[in-house]
Amino acid sequence: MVKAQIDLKDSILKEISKRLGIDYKETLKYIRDTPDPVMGDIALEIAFALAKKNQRPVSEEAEATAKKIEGTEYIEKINVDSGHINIFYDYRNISGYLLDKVDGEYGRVSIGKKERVIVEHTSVNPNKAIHIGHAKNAALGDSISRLLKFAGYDVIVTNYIDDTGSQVADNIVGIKFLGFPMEKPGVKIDHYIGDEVYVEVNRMYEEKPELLKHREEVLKMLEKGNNDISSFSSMLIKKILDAHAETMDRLRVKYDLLNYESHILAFKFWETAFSQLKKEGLIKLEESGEKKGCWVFRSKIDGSEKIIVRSNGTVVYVGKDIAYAMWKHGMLKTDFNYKVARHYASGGTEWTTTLEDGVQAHPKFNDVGMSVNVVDVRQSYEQNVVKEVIEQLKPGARYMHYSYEVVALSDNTVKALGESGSNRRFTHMSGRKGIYVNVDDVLDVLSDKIYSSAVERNKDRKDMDLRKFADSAAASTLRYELIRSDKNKITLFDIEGSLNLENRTAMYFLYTYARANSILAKSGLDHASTPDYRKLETNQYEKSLIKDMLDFPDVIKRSASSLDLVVLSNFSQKLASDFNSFYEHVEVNRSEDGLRAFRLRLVKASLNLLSNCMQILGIDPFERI
RNA sequence: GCCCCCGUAGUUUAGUUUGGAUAGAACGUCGGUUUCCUAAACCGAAUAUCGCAGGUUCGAAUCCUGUCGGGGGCACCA
Repeated sequence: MVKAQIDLKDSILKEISKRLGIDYKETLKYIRDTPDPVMGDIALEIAFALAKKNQRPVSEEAEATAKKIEGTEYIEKINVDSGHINIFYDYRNISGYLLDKVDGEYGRVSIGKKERVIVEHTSVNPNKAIHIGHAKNAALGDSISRLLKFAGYDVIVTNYIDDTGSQVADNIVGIKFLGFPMEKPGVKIDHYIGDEVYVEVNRMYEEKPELLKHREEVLKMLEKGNNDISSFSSMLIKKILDAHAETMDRLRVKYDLLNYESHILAFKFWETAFSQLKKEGLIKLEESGEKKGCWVFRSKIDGSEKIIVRSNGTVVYVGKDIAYAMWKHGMLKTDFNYKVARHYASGGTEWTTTLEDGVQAHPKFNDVGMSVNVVDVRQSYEQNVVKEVIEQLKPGARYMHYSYEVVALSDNTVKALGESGSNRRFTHMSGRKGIYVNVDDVLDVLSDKIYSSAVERNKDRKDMDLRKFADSAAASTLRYELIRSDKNKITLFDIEGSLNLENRTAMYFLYTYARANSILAKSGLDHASTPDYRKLETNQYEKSLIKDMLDFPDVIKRSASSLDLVVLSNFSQKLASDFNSFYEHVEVNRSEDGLRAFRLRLVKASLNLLSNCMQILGIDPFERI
């Protein structure tokens, strides 16, 4: 049963556009927020354009327009101020209509129209621990998939796992030839392998280049398969992937399907794709010149050429990516087998591709209209090639490269890692050089700090599981830090700065949520009585919150249609800030009866709204903190 | 050489899609608020030639042209 979508602001603006006799979309272009709530709630900036068109003074056009929309329901009055048409909401009516409707479903819009979408993210190579750069990828991907679900898409979340082995070659050299033990007691295996073995082996290569012969030998053995080295590799990869899963569980990131690269090879995705690409004429065999003997894709956009199959007949990486993308978009005439990987304690099932027979009754994972591929900006070139091939093969398909800038380390942080630092603003991370920050370590430090403060605050409460809260809040804090800014800007990670838990952090939301909840808890739960909205006088703090509620459905629409989380995080920040101001300035439980009933409803609605925002941003709310 | 991204207070940044009123925050600095629903909160002060130069416009951080600075990408690597 689909509930009717509640979008009161949308209805008000539609009525305005009707009265003006102007197309709705056109009207929206002229709607702005006012610089100051004293001036009005929203502004209609249409008089300037009309004045030009009709050759009349701006003030006359503004007055005439204001007349037309006077008396619209939910609008109290209209002020014309030097050409700006400022509209004041009728907060009594709006409160009466809206407050009880702001629940956990409020803001869900149906722009997705149940369309199936694949969001792919994380995709960490199993040769090291998960660092904060990977966490940005996962945090963005997970929040985008939550957002798209909220906006009415049918979302499948996949994690591509490169288990083919070559990236672990250096670690195998370390363990099999250079005497490193397989594991180190008390150290998580992905940390040990990435922080010690991988870094040390690469340092040794530099000192003694002759050691590189071991690497070649390992790579050869891996390619041949069915030997000691290759089975050791599989075992090592499995252990590291399990360790990765632990870290992603801490971040509360979930997947619907794990896609293994080795299975893409085993199910011959590329071979299938190759014959289809040839048949469609999308790639051509070069008969002469430098690229003689290669199969090449020529871009229709800029005329550039990309080799897909080498002259020796082997496929380049992008080729496998194309085959895989064809599978996602339902164009590949073959499929994986699937089986259940695990059931999440918090609900939901994680599936995995498999070489076994698998189960027939699996959900449909591919054949989507849109795929969102969360991959950092450095791979734009390859991603654009894949996009162009897919969109030529299947007109209307949307292959989206969800590109983002990487996480880099501040100079202080680099020095804290024992490196010399630089004179630059930041340093890019490097697994090889050991310049990176692991997610588990950040979460440990954050959790401890949050825990000790929570213990301080709750001395009288021995019944609360504060460690559980601290772990969850630590994950929320890291996630929010990584997604709250423009994804196209480099995230500068500073170890000191990350420990700040005030203001623009996840803790701000958690604290706000707990405060709001506390009001309700202490209200004696008698906020069921209905206030008399007609007599209501709302103050500026109450108005701000109600206005946020009016704005929310549009925030979701804008955020989801542009895949822009900053729109949502800015809104959420404002909402929390508005609530905190309200909290400081307005008594709820002590106010007189009618007012109290209204304010309790306002608090309840604000709490629901905040909760909806937090869920998408990846911040689990707690009633007490 | 070609292509992409970024440039807004000391720092981190919002606003650029769709030009509109005094460029909005936060950290840091200075000052204030706890007999009151959780002070990781709230309130106030100071701090910005919106990289630079032209142009379009009644109006430009936003659009156009040029230019400078920073980062990344341009493999028969994965």
